[in-house]
Amino acid sequence: MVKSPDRAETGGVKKGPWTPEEDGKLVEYVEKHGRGSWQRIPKLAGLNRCGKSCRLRWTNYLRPNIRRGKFTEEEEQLVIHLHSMLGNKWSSIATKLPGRTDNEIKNYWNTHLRKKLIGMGIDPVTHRPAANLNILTGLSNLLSAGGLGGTASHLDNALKLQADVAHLLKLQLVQSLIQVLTSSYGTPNMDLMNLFRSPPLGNYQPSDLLQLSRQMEGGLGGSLSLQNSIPMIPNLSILSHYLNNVGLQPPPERSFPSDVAAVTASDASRTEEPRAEISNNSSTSSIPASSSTHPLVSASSETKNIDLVQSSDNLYTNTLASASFEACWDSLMKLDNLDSDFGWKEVIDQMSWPDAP
DNA sequence: AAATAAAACAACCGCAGGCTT
DNA sequence: AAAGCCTGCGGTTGTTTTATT
Repeated sequence: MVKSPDRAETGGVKKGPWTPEEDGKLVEYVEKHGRGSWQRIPKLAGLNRCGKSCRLRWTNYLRPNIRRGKFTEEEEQLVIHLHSMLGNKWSSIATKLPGRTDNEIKNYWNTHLRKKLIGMGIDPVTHRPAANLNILTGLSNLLSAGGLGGTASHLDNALKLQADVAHLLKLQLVQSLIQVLTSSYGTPNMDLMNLFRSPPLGNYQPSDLLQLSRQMEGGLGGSLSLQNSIPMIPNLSILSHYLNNVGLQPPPERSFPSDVAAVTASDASRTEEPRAEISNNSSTSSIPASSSTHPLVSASSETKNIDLVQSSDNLYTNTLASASFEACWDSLMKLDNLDSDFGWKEVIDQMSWPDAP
């Protein structure tokens, strides 16, 4: 590969913010002569800039039909949605947002959306609920240090451990439900969101939440299974480890309900196919088969199952075969019997909620 | 009001790959 | 086929603005 001569050019050329005069010169030249070669434009336009800088300035700020200003709620949702499928392919994302440049979208992501997702407990890279690894690390240290040998202090540790694990899983479960509510189908289902965040819910029992999740599945035409969409599974193996250590049975291995098994089986057969295509109203773009790291909850309904299960994440697919959403619930129920000090209301209160429109 | 920190924005840099000679 | 040119992309850095103390 041959290096660009840009570096040599930068000797003596101006850097930094563009002045209105420079903008004027560039606009005038491009409007009069067209773009042509960016390498020659600075000289021809009378600018002491490198061609690269001119191209960037034109592409991101000066060309016609640039849309500046705050992103709308719809644009935000679309960026999140597309990023969940494409990753940091800013130019590809930009093609779906007329008037927005890849640079602007990238900056907006890094300064706003990334933090927003983190605040919602969602990993902005994987678009999955972020596991609280600090807690798990602490639990692991506790286990290794204490050995759980049967003394009174070890028993105390074990009980505390159960409460921590239960609380962690509850938080993740609620976060996951919120994620489904807010990002799974392009636009948030705010009716459900409002229902979910309404004050009485804080007094609900876990079974009520499970019922809610089932209603959502039904309401969404059965195309979404929470055990597929909520990435709690890897944590379940961790849970099993801790349950064993504290003397409880890990979640039972059980077969999937028929609909889930069907989805899993059909998806498994598709693992060699190229990834799904994004359909966004008028245009369609292919996603390279090599795009590997974004199995996402926020995929469109047509592509969701493919994205979720087709992930090359072996841990995810392997554990999918041995655990389920309801199995996790079973474990939580066991823990809940012991976890009288930290109820669901506290979990709900601790959640960070996305703003309603 | 001044100093400092944090956030937001704009631009630069290096690399990869397509195109031309 | 190889070398050079050019463009586009994504990550990073620098600057400016805003908020906080």
